[in-house]
Amino acid sequence: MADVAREVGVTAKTVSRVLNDEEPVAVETRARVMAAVRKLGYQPNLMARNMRVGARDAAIGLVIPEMGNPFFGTVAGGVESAVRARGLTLIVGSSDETAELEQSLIATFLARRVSGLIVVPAAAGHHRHLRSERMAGLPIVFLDRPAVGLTADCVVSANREGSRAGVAHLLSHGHRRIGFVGDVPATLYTRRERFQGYRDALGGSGLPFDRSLVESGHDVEATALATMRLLALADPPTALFAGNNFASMGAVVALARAGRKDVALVGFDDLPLAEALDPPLTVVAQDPAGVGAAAAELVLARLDGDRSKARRATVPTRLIVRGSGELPPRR
Amino acid sequence: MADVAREVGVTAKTVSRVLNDEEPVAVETRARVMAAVRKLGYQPNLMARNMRVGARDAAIGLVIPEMGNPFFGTVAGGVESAVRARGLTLIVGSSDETAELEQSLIATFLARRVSGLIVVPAAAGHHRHLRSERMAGLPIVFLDRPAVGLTADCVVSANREGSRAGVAHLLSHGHRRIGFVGDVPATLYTRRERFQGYRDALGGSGLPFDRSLVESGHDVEATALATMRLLALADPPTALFAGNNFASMGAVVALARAGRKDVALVGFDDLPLAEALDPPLTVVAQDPAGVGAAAAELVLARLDGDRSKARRATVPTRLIVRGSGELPPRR
DNA sequence: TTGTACGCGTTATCAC
DNA sequence: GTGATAACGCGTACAA
Repeated sequence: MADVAREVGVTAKTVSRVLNDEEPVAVETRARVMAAVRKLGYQPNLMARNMRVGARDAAIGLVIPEMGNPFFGTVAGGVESAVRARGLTLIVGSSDETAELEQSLIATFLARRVSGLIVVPAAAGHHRHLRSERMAGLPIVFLDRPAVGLTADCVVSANREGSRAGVAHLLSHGHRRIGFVGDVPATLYTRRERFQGYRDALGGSGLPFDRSLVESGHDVEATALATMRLLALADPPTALFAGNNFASMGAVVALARAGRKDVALVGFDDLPLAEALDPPLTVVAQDPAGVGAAAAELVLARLDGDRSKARRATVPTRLIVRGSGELPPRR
Repeated sequence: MADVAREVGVTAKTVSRVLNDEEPVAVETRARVMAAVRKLGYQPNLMARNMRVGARDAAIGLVIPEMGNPFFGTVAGGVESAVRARGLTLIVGSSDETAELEQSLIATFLARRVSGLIVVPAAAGHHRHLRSERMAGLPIVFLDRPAVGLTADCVVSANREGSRAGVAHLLSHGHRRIGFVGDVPATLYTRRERFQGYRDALGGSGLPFDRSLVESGHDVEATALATMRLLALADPPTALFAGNNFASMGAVVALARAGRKDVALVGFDDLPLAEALDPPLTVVAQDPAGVGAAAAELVLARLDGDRSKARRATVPTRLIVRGSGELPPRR
C-alpha cells in the first residue's frame, strides 16, 4: 500500500479511500491510484484489514463429522453458497465424529476470531465451553443435531415427522409387521427422533410395538447383518424402514444377497443410485443443501444483530415414491 | 494480552513468551501468567499472530467444483487431514465448475494471504494469472486435472492406465464390441485420458476403433439416454465402459430400464452402492483421499523449501471385480 | 530474567 | 480533498 501511495505521490490513507470506495476522493486521484494498483499488482491484505476493522475474521467456521459423506458435503455446499453471497469465507474441519477433534477445531476457529460458528455435534460430546462465546454475542448454530448442555440455535431435518410419514406409507400399503433398521449408538439424536417417528406411525394405526423388529448397525455390512436377522425371525417383517443412508444400503445389500424382492423398503435420506436399484428405492429425502443454507442464514441474521432467543428451525423432508415402498405384503 | 499482563504485573512481551513456550521465563512467572490467562479466559488472536510472524495466513485454500460430490468431498477430507496434522487450517470454496467463481475464490484466498493453494481447475478456464504468485514462491498444486497455461505441480489419478485396465478386463472376458459412455465436454482432461485408455486397450488387442460405439452425456439422465442409443445400434456392444460415476449410474439405470442383464459393464470411479446392484458393479476405483493427501503433502513440501521443478504425481487406480464386468458376451 | 521500542498492513480520527 | 498520527494484537531485536 505504501508502494502504491509513493508511486502516485499520495498517502496510504488516500489509497485506502480509493480501494474502499470512500468519499471524498478526487476523480483524477482515484484514477491514478487505480492505475498504480494495477501496475504494481497490489492486492489488499485481508488479514490486516480484518484485524483493523472488526477485530473479527470475515469467515465462518464449519465443523462436520466427515467431508466425504455426501450428506455433509452437500450441507457444506449449502453453507458455503450462503456465506459467500455475503462476502464471507468458509473455514472447515472434520471432527471424524470425535469430541476431541471437534473441540480442537472449535478452539482453532475461535482463536482465528471467526465471525460465526456452525457445528454438527459429534456423537459424544457437549458444548458447555461455548457458553461464554455465545453470551459474548458470537453467532453459533448447531446443525443436524442440537447442542448438548447449551441453549443455542439449531437447524435440523424433520426427522420424526419424516420417519412417521415413511412408515405410514408402508402401513397404507397394507403392511402390519414393519422392521426398523437403525444406526448406532441408539442414543444419537437423529436415531432417537426417527425411531420415535416409527413408533408414532405404528401407534397411529393402533399397532403394538414389537421390540424384536428393531435391529441396528453402524455401517453397511453391520446393517446388512441386522437386516438378515430381521428376515430370519419366526414371524418376519413384510416391510423394512431404514433409519439412515447406511442402513438403507445395508438393507438393500441384504435383500439382494437373499434374493428377496418381496420385502418392501423405505429409507431415510436419499441415495444417488436409488433410482437404479431393483426395485427403485422409495425414500424420505432430506434437503441437505437447504439445511446448510438455513444454518448459514441464521448465523447471518445473528450477525445482523438479531438478538431474539435461541430457536430451532426444522427443514421438511419429502417422500419420494419409486417402487420399493409400494410392494404389497407377502402373502 | 495487555489485560493479562496488567493482572500479573508484567509486560505483554512476557505473556507472549509464556504462550509461545519461549526461553527464558521464570517458572513462577510462567505459572502466574497461565493462571491469569485462565482467569480472564484470554485467547491469543491467531489473525494478529499470523500477520506479525509470517505475513502469511496459516491456512491452505482449496477450490473444488462441488462439495456434495462424494469424490471431491473425500478429496477435501484427505487434504484437510494432512493440512491439520501440520497445524494449518483449511479454507474451501466451490467453483460450481465455472471459471468465474474459481477466479474469484482464488483472488479471495490470495487476498487472505493463504500459505498455499490447491485447485481443481474448472472445465473452462486458465491459470496464467497465477504465474506471478507461483514465481513469488507460493505453493500451488492442481488436483484431478492439470493447470491450463501454467507449469505447476499437479496430482491426478492414473486415468489412462486405469481405463486401459478396465477395458482390458472386458476384453479378457471375450468382448469384442465395447461401448464407451463418457461425460461432456469431450475436451475435459479426465475424459480425454480415459478415452485414450479405452483406445489403448482396443489397440493392444488389435481391435479397430469404431466411432459409433462412443456416446456421451453430462448427467445421469443424459448418459442413460446415451447408453440406450448404444444398445439400439444395428451391431450393438456386448459390453460397456463408463467414463465416470455419472456415466456409470446412467448406464446402470439404462440397463435396468431395458431389463438387460446380459450386457457387461465396468465403470470408472467407485460408487457407494456398487455392491448392492444386480449384478454388483465392477469398477476402476480411484483413491480420492489419497489424491487429496498427496496434493497437501506436495504443498507442505514446497512450504518446507522444496524448490525442485514442477512435477506431476499420479495416484494409482484399482480394479474392483464384483460381477458386472465378468459377464460373458451375449451369444 | 524481563522490559523497551518498533513494525506487520490496514483503517479511524481529526486536522489541514 | 488530503494527510499526519495513532491504533488493532502480536512478535522481533536488543537493551537493561
